[in-house]
Amino acid sequence: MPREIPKAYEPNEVEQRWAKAWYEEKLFRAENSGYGPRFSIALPPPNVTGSIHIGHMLEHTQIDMLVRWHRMRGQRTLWLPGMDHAGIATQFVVERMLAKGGIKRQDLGREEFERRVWKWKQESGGVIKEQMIRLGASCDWTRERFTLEPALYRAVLHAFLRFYREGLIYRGRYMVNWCPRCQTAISDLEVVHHERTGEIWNIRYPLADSDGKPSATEFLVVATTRPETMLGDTAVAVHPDDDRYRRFVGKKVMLPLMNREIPIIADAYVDREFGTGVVKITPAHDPNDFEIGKRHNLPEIDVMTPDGHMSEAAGKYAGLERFAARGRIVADLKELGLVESVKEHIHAVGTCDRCKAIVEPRISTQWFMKMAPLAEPAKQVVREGLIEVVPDNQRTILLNWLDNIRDWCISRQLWWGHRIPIWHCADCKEMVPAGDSRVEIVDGHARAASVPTQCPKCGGSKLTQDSDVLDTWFSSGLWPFSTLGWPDDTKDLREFYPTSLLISGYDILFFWDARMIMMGIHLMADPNLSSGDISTRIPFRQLYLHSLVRTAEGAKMSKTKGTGVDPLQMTQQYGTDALRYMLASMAAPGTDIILSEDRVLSARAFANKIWNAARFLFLNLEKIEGRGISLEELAAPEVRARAPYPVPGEAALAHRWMFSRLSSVSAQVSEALEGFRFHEACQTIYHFFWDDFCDWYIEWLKPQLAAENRDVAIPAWRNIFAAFDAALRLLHPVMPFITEELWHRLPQRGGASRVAAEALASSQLADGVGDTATPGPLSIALEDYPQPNSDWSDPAAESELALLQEIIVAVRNVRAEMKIDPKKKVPADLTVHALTGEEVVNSNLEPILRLAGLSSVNISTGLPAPTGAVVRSTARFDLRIAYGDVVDKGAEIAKAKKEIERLEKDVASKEARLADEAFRSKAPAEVVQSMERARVERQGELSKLRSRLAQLSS
RNA sequence: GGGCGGUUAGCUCAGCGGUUAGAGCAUCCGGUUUACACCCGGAAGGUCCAGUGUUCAAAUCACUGACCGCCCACCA
Repeated sequence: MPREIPKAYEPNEVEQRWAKAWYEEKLFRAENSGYGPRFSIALPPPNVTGSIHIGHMLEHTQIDMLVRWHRMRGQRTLWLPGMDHAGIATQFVVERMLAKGGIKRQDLGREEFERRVWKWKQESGGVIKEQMIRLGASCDWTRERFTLEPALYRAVLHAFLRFYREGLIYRGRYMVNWCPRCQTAISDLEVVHHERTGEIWNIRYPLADSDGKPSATEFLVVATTRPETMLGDTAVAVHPDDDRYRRFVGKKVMLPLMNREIPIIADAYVDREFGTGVVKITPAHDPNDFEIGKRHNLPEIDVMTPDGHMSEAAGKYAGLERFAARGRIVADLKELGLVESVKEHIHAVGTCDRCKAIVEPRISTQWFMKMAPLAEPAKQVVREGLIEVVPDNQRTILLNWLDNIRDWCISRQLWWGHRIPIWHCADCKEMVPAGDSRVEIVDGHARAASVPTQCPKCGGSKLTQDSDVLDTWFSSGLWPFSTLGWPDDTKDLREFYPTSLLISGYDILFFWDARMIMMGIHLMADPNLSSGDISTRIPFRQLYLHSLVRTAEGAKMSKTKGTGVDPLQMTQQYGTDALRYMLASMAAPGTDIILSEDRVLSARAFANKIWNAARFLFLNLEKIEGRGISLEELAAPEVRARAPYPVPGEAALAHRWMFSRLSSVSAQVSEALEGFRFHEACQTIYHFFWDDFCDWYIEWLKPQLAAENRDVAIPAWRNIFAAFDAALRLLHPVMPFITEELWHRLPQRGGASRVAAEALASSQLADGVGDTATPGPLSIALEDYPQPNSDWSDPAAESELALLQEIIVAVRNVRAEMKIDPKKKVPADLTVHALTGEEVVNSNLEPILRLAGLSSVNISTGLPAPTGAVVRSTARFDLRIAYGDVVDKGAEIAKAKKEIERLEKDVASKEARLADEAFRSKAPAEVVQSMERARVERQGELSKLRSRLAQLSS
């Protein structure tokens, strides 16, 4: 075991080494985990061509903490990783790349373009995986999946065909959201609304007389924010009960610029209060108008092209870009004197989630999925708690969305994705689905194998496959079971479905989480695969929605805006463990995270603290080894397992206290993790390690560890190693690298540890300890997580040590205030009121003197405080330290007065409460009692302080 | 237009019905105690956004308002 350890923890080398080892040894295969209850979780698949951003890191840290924790508790644990082909996002990236070379995808044709995307995927698709490995994600990489791989394509086919057969997937001509830039339909969810200040124009539509001539004097004034769509108007509408306009209904207006007569219709949709109460109706360019058009049988005139230009139907405006056309049209209307007014108008503009272009409502033929029938059982499982949603308010949001669910447009006019397995008959337009869900591999990629060759309706043989692909989220919706082998009845599916938990950001609750629930419940209702019981069909039993990482302004982190943070770079700078700790410690459920440099620095300092605690142990060990006591004797796994060891007499208290703390900290951490309170788990461990273990336990024990008396030294060493080992295990889920590294420096099964062997091999400092044989995977990640232990729990020890800590702190406080030379030891006079206090003080005199910097403690019986001393009184003890001529009497008086004031207020308020009959009768007895006790204590402190003040002032 | 979340120490955030409201960082004072200056010891710092109510008891629950942020929504 090399004892030469760097003073400051340098994470990079350590982390890379372990990340590589964990991956290469397949340490996190489910098969390497225990045989306890299973715990399974599917990774929200990142975009295959993306790279890790801080949001991923937060998500992966939280998942990894829970996965490691469950694994260490002996559960059969699977974290299944994989990537999403992210249709539109990936295609967008590749198109942008091609554009640099002046190439459009249409120039290449579908097959060649797909080939290029695959190539791009091959080249850059591994980045995320490498990064995840580097960041310590304990996934089972042997089960990695990709949404576009053959097995998952098959799952998609299977699901599609089944929904299609059941009539849940249909095709039709409806108004959809169209992105003119991506040139595809997108779903409602992919439209992001932004408030913008635009203009609203009031435009005069002249009435048409019986000859079809526009009236020069009579107009109906319509309001519009989108003048360019007026070219496609096929009516104007008023409210049927609107007296102002009743007489016009059934007449016609002359559509300006187009000189087309259009009818004036009455429809209750019109809001009489808004604008003039007259609405232009453009069925081809507005969803409401589309509905009205259907009701009144109006023609639909599409005046735009798919790429956002004006179409032939726009007459002389044909060919103009849509917003250029708007300007031209307004100008022309002004010239004709038909613009009555223009006003500023704030309205929400829909933009494409992916490319930010303004979305155009457009009529087109698309594929849809009926959602209402799927939403019902989803609501049921959420409402009944079969899927527990955390935080709870997200449950309401989810249920609300399910209540108002609308059909889902699942087809995309893209080339990168799962192609719709429907063939169209050229002769009779019949739609023929693939025969079954089998796939064949062509050119390395999967496609439907069961291709129809003859139209079952007309016998025609000219069948062409639908050119659309499916929305990426369709395959994502199958993720929890498609990745486990569905539609086959596999061992993994049986063992790990339903998964235990889904952790995702709340930003994709509707996109993904809700759809998995709906699709899972529906598709798993297969007699071969489930009992039919809905609780066995849900995709996950718990749904935890994590926070989002935001910028100081509250916006989402964004690479394009330059507000993104590269986690890999931060990792280099501070260490992965530090970054993980920082993220976890800020991850209180339900609140978003704003990164702060301070918190990373403090996390890095924490890692360093852990490192240095280990350095202390190993450096000091040499001394005891010099006396012929081996590390194996002190810290072998079987030795650690039997801790705590009794330490004779006086030295025992700190050990009893430490193990008692370990037990309660274990309980607290487990409880916190159980409730996804990562921040609480972190804080608990932090304080345990830094304050309890380092500041008190190590400091307390230093003489014991150096003792010549083997009967003291050996058990003290054994205990501290055992406690340190337990602390490492407690810390491991959040800080996997440093804990793995240090744990391997302790003796492990097989007589040695890998790090020792490896370090030996590469180190000139090797001193020849240990051998290199390591049977089986050996990692702290596969060890037991510390559990609460009733044998360790020792409230008396905790209370006694707390008393001593208070005394020591009080002395330090006095010393600091009196500005006593830190090296100078002074005598103190102490009165202890606690029951066994005196005894406790006497039997721990050495650490008290040492840690408080005292030369002696004189235990007295509460005589009046001698003059010429500084006094500190609490309910449990009075402390007096004599001063020479150094003390600032004025400051002492001021301090005493302030304290008296505070206590008086406190006592007064307590007395008032206790005098209140309502309080005494209604509050629980224990509350009243503790109030009573506190009052007495405070009262005692107060009177002591008062006499102290009198003394000082005399 | 609906819904959700936030407002607590100089900063970033915990606490969410019961003793004297906490942490990290920053600040101030003091320290080369050979594990750690990414450290050690000590201190100071808060009408818990405002108001009203519920309660024996409110930072914590309810209502109202202000400001900040997010999500959803077809009013031209």
